[in-house]
Amino acid sequence: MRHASPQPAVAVPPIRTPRVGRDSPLFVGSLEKGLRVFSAFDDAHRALRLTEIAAVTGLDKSAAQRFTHTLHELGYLRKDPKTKHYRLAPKVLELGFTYLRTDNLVERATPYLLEAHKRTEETVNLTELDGTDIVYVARVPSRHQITFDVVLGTSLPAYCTAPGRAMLAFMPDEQSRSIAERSNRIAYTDKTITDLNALAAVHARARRDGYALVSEEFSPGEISIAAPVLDFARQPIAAVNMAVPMSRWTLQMIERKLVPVLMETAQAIARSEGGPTGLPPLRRTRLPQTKRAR
Amino acid sequence: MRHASPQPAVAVPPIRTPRVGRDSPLFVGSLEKGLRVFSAFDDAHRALRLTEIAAVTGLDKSAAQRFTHTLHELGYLRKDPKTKHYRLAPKVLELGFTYLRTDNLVERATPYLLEAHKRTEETVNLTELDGTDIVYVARVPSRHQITFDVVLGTSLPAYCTAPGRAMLAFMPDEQSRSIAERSNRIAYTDKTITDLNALAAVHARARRDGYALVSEEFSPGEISIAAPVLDFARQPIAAVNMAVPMSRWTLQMIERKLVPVLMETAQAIARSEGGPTGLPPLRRTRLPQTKRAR
DNA sequence: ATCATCGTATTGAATGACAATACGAGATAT
DNA sequence: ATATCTCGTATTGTCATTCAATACGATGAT
Repeated sequence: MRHASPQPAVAVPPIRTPRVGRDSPLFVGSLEKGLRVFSAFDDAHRALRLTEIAAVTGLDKSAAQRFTHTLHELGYLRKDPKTKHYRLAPKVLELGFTYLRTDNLVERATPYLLEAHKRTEETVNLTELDGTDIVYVARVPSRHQITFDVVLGTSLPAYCTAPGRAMLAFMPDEQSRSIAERSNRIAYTDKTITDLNALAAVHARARRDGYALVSEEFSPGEISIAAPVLDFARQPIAAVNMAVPMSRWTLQMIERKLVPVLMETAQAIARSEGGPTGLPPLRRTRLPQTKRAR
Repeated sequence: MRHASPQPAVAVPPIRTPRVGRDSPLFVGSLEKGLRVFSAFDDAHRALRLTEIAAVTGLDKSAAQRFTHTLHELGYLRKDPKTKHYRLAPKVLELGFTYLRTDNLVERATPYLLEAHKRTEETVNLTELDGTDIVYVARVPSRHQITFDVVLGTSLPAYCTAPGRAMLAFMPDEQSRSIAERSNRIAYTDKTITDLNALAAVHARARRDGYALVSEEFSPGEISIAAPVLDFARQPIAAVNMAVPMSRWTLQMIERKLVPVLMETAQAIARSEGGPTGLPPLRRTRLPQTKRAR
């Protein structure tokens, strides 16, 4: 609201604004709006015209024009000169994949995930927590699945997925409860647990067992198991996960054949930890204060 | 240069600036600077402090502070409260992987890549062109390689890699020459071709053969072959690629066993094209002009 | 043929980004 | 133990940059 409505004659006492987070003078709104353009694209909206981007992002036409122009200029957007459609350019891959390359956990975990895959012939995933969601950060696909799905980078709700539950179970109650509360607890299937107390109960169970088992709470016909990767302070930093179809696996088979591998893998990854917080050896080089900008 | 030096007394005739591209009033510098922060992170710099980010990105301390604050607030950066180190957050994966999900080519090509992998037992890649670079957008890894490397999203120079050469060979001479000229033509090995005319010659050869073969021009001991995926106008839009170690393969074996599969795959992908430009069926829904912003 | 909506370009205005600065904490050197 | 340095954080006045309204021509639907 740039051109605001005229101020009322009576001086409105200035509300004590927090001046933190998004209201901080440090927050650059232009960056946020520009990044919002990326999120306008998804499976259903692969090619968007200017007006569509404006509508989806909630920006007005002018703003959408400026941000698409900028992203196009930087090579993050392609533009069909004929149809005027914007699409994401391959360059955005750089953004996502540098994460995988800079995440020590992925690096350390990969050999163990491969080992687990060899022993079980099933898909093995590594997930991390991002707010109330889990994110798949590594995956060794099974040969059973013919489709070469791109699940890496996918976010799923933590409260109703095995990896999420494994991590929530092993963190302080207040913290897991907070995440559960903030989650948009939809009943994806009729087995989905959405009640906070019921969730606390299954967390306790998972904590006792050392792993979480989630049966058909997110996708029907699928059983998913996960074990947390704990850091030196016994805080969950990730989860190892295997999801199998009920057509090929029974609960008993899973417990006998899969769970031991799962838990060994998670523990092996945890033991491979480098420093206390998993941080790499740091270069403590003093740098000259830069004066120039732009 | 925000606080510019005082204007000289004599009126300097305003230079007729282009007012296009980055100089356009439509270009939002804040967005560009914010994105520059992402590029500060790579394999060698996984955790960065504020000052380091400032130094790497060329921003001053204040700017770095504002952009890191913003990205942190948006969830794209993690911050270690102790060491004050910033790292990329899993959320950046969303950015990269939506590309893979919105790229029709990847979707269409995947089954053919899998088929090619089955027939050869070797790694099969799909790459696209991004400026003077090729970018790996899909990959079916061989079982030979134990390391589960994350090559997806990786950029390599087009001029000295098989996929790049396959694409350059099949585009108009002027265009491929322009790309070659703009490329930073380093001799990665002593076999690397960097001369423009020599490159034109190998392009002609590849055009005649229907595929490109590059032997040890980028990495020693490796032979890489690639065939272009042509669109309806016979313009290259991607390349199918297989790279094999010389320890296991000879030129003759490659030509007999790999090349036929390679070319069939590339052609099959090309034939699977949907629309003329590969664009999906579009929804031509009129949208109400949005007035609000922010 | 008429109308609607699109994308593009321009421009004056003022706000939000900017950069300098100040301060306290922590680390290092003396 | 003290001084010194660099770091990260917070604040503030200033103005350049972003902003949003608007105008125009092209395109396509009715």
